[in-house]
Amino acid sequence: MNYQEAKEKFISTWGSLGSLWGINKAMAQIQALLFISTKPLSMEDIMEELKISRGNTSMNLRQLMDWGIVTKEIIPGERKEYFTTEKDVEELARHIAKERSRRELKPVLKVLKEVSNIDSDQSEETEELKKQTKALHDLTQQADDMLNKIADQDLNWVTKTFIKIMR
Amino acid sequence: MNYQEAKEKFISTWGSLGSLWGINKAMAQIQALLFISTKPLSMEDIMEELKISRGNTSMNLRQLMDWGIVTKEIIPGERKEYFTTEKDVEELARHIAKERSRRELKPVLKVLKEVSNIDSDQSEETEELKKQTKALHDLTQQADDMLNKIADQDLNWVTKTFIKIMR
DNA sequence: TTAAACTTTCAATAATAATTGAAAGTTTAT
DNA sequence: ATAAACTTTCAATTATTATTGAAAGTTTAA
Repeated sequence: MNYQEAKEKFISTWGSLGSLWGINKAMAQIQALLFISTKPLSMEDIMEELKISRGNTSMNLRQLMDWGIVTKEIIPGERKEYFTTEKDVEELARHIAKERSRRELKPVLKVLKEVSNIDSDQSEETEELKKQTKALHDLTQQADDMLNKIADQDLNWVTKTFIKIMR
Repeated sequence: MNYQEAKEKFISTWGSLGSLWGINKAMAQIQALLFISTKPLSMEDIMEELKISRGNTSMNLRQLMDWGIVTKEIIPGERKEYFTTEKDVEELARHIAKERSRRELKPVLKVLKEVSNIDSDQSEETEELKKQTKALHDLTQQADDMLNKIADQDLNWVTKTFIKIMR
């Protein structure tokens, strides 16, 4: 396998994994491309490499920025915007863990709490609903705790950033 | 919120969370329905409750059985097949963790290993590809280890099952 | 062995999600 | 102020995935 083949295989595999876990393919592929790029890429670069449209590229780059894993890079003297992704896999994991907790798990926890706390009546059905959704709430809470543990692994982020800026 | 409302809210929310994480809605909803049911349900029951077709129900039940989280229950004297889901959330988590590791993470790990092990050449690009996919491999391996830790939490499964059978 | 009761399969259809591309919007240089 | 260079938006289109329903398949009872 040569460089080009390996690159394509990586990008396509990462895209498929994304789909499997509810992340759109283009988004995952853009991230993958930036992740192995040695320099920031422009929208043109990305469009050309992945053969996707301008609109698609623009929208998915925005989403990646919303997730906090891609940032704009201003290159002095250049009109175009350039993009880079977080290159540190641990930081990447932190951002993703944090966002999935916030967007997806938190709202579900809220519903599970509501449902498991409805008033008891005499019926067996209601008791089962309450009991089982309570158990699911606790499990989901555990999963959420785990994600947040990952997300907070780096409590010295401020310090680290400070050092980066200072040197 | 009364029983019926709570039930519907739970089933619909669980279905949406499923979609978000790459699990088809009907599959998640069938599991949710069984999860709060006080007794095994037939295909008719499920079709009626969720307002989905016979074919859809059949296919998704099969998938749930493949995942190991739903089982057929034979009720003596009944022609119909009845279904139950694993009621213990921890067992549920184990099955899901194990399957997602096996189906989704393992194949990706293989590709990441291949890609990160391509021959070095002089180029910076190749080195970056190797370095970054290696890092991603290690991270994915960590995630996979975590899933398997969950999956194997219950190393005394055999013992437990044995006890269940014996008593 | 037949037929009723039930389940599975799968081609057709529908629903959902991703993608395009061109018009509108923004920024920068002169 | 103007226009070139670039980005964003969004209605229309296309691709993907889920769902239906009826025919084929299977099991059971008599």
